[in-house]
Amino acid sequence: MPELPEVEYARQRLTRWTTGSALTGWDLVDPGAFRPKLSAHPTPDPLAVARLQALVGRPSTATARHGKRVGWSFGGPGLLLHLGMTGAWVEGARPRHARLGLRFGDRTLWLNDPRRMGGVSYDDDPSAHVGTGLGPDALLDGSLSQVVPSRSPIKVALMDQRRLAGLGNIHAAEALWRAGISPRLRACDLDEGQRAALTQAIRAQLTEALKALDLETDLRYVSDGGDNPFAVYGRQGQPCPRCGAPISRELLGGRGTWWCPSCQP
DNA sequence: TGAAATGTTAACGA
DNA sequence: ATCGTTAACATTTC
Repeated sequence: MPELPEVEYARQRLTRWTTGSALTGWDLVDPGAFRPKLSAHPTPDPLAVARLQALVGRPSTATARHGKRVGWSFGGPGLLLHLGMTGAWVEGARPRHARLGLRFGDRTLWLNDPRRMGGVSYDDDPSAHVGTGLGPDALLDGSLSQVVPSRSPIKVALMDQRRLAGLGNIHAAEALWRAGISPRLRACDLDEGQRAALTQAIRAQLTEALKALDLETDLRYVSDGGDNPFAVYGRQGQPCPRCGAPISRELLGGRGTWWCPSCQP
């Protein structure tokens, strides 16, 4: 679910809820949520209890985000967080799919994650390591320098977190629609004008999506709240908002891909 | 019932 | 080394 905007929103909420407060307890409901490394699979970390206990009593001091990953520092050491496909951090009563609870006095933050692909790992310096192995952050940097040499379809290259960190299936498709570029075009075949248009489109897409996630609301995902808010994502057969031609769908890199064949030739 | 789902990674074959 | 595909992970929803 979460792409860069949702992760940034989660980071801001965690920061607001906890900065300056000491961790006072924890509840590892699902051991698979605490992993030795921030891998995609729920492999339990045998040291989880010791790691969590070592953070108890330490204050939450800083958070940092790079792509879809968050580093959370407790005066030096701390955690790396990933929301996977369905994760969200919520405050208050224990939610239905609680995987990990972190208590700060009378307030408990929960990782709620039905599909269990999200998780956390211990790190001795999360602020320094949050970007390890990732390409430039799509919002804070936005450089396509590692994307454009790829011979893969542009959408696949945009979603490769080692080339550019933060875009997922939705916002990659939406940014390409904004830029008028076919998701099938090989990244290395983009011309100068297309690169510039895409850079701008990514910035606009992410900025607007983030704006939709008001910190006072409890949306958690851009798509929460009913109607599909996107131009092409999930709209096979419906008219393109720009030119009226029907939206197409096909698999690209194993993922559902929607685009307008008329204005993204 | 089957398919698909906003993420990541490993394993193959070309 | 790189690219494409397929599968796997786990669960819910349409």
